[in-house]
Amino acid sequence: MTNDVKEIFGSAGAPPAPPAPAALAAKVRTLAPSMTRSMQRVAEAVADDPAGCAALTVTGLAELTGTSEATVVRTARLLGYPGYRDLRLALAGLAAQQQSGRAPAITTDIAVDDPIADVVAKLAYDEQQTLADTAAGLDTVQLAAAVTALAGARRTDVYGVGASGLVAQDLTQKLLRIGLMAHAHSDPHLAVTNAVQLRSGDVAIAITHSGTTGDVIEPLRVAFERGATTVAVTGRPDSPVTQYADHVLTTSTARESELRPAAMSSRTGQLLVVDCLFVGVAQRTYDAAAPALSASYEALAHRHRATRRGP
Amino acid sequence: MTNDVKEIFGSAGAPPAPPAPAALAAKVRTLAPSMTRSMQRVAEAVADDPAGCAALTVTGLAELTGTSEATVVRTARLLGYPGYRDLRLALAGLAAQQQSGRAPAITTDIAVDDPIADVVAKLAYDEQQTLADTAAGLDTVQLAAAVTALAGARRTDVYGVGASGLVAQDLTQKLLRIGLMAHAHSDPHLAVTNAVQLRSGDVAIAITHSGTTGDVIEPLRVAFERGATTVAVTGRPDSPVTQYADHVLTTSTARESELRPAAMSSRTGQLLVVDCLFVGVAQRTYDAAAPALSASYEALAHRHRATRRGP
DNA sequence: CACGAAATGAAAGATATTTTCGTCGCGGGC
DNA sequence: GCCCGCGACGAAAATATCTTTCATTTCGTG
Repeated sequence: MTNDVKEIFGSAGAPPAPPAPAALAAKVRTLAPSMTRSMQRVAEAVADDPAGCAALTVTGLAELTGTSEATVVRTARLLGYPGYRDLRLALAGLAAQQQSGRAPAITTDIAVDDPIADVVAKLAYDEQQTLADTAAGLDTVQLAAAVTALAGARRTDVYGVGASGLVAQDLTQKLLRIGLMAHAHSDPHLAVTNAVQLRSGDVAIAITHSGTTGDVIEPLRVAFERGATTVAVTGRPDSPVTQYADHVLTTSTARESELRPAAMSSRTGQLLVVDCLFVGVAQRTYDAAAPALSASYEALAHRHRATRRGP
Repeated sequence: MTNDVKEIFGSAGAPPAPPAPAALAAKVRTLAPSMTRSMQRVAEAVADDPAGCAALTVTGLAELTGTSEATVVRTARLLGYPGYRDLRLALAGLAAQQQSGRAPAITTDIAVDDPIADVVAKLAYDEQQTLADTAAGLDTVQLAAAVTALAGARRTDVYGVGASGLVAQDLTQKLLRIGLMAHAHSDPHLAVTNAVQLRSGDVAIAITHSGTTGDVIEPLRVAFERGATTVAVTGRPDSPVTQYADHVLTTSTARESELRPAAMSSRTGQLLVVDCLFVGVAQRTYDAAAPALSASYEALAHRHRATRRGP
């Protein structure tokens, strides 16, 4: 909330008014009548194109408006700033605000002829949205239960194929780093074969966006029947995979389209869930995890070339 | 391209990159590791309190940070501005944005005893931040160039090990779906062996957060020397990997800590870049990509069970 | 422990901003 | 019609600010 009223009062009267933040255009209009011709030209230019004027020096603005430096400074003073330098700063701020203000045009879908910059903005926005939705929709009770099971598991198997297979591997990599026995399976046959080995106290995690991927459901079913604790990470809490899941972790389903396949948006949510699982387990097993984390970090150090500088 | 890292900054490093508008905090974090101690102090002060620093002259900021004017100017240059004056302008803009926008949310680190709900919230927030920063800091010119190269490539190799290896696979999966010849390499030896086969018109992409992973740099160097178009996706635009990269795509570096390893935050940014590459290529090759996309979707349909409820 | 490269700050040099001061144009009074 | 005073206005000096140069210090290395 700005102190608009006070600003207008102060500026019209005495100098004690603090510099205007964003209500500059209004101020120009308010004060224009009391300005001389040259000053009006300057004020107009400033109100007209804040961004452009912010890029100009006092001399540049003087030339642009066909006046002199002194006039520019006088105008800045009249607008309530100590000098042109500060007006320019405010101008830059105003420009930035205007710029960011006209950004919400990214609700549209990605089109074939979108410029690359729009693609970046839209993708980033969408993934942010997916994260927010997933975080909001995540059942922390289920999550906590899954974490507890993982932290005490003798062994953990993770199933995922296609894009979800990478998420499964990501989780596995992380769990291994903190000393858990985890394995990712993307081969359906091997997954089932291994699932048979699971028993009570073990954990099986299935990752599938649709919740209908047979290759992932099968091993989870086997694990479930062998008495393992089963977890499903899926975008469809009512899908078949949940039949065999003790704990269901739901990921958000973002808009998808031709140029934005399901694999893309679902992956973001899945990874957030996976990260939560990892951090949760790391917390529970902190005494064991902390040394393991630094140990795995150290082990990699020699594979990195020397950087120019650094701590 | 020269093999002297310093040249990357000296030659065409600064001019082609437009000064950051609001992506300043991200830029600071990205470049901070490559800064000297004094410059880091300046950068920290700037990122810490944009509004406050915008009010300071170069001398003031030098005194505040206990350094000299020269160092302040050097830092401004490193951040991509012609001089301190312009940095200050951008700072004012950033301050205005922050003020008008939401309050800069408290970014406490994840603690061992955080309840699980906090973990979810913090992780989600952090990853959202990483996305925003990466999107803001991404050089769309470089991105477009990389897309063009990919769209016309005879063959594409992607290198990545560890967590970045999964990102490499993600990209490969996507590119394959739209009919490109792409392959991900996580075995350093095989990667080099294959890189030898590359030639002009081919594309090689290295994915490494630190930019110092020898296992990834080597194949990229070979590809570079064989005349292939090389792309580096890294969080450190001044790192060794960029020596052999025709196009550098920078991902944002988020804060990391014991419970939040680098692999976690870097992955989010890398995936955004990968998604952008994919969509960009899909746009360019739309006529070929569209049928390929639906074809691969159809091919998977039979592997999904009927859903219990719903369509 | 000396060497050289990189980092740093003091001060000179270049720009930008602010102030000073004189000119000019415009009404109004003589 | 001519003179006078008032204020706008700009040229240029004065000042503040920014940039560059260069000598010194620091740090890693052989």
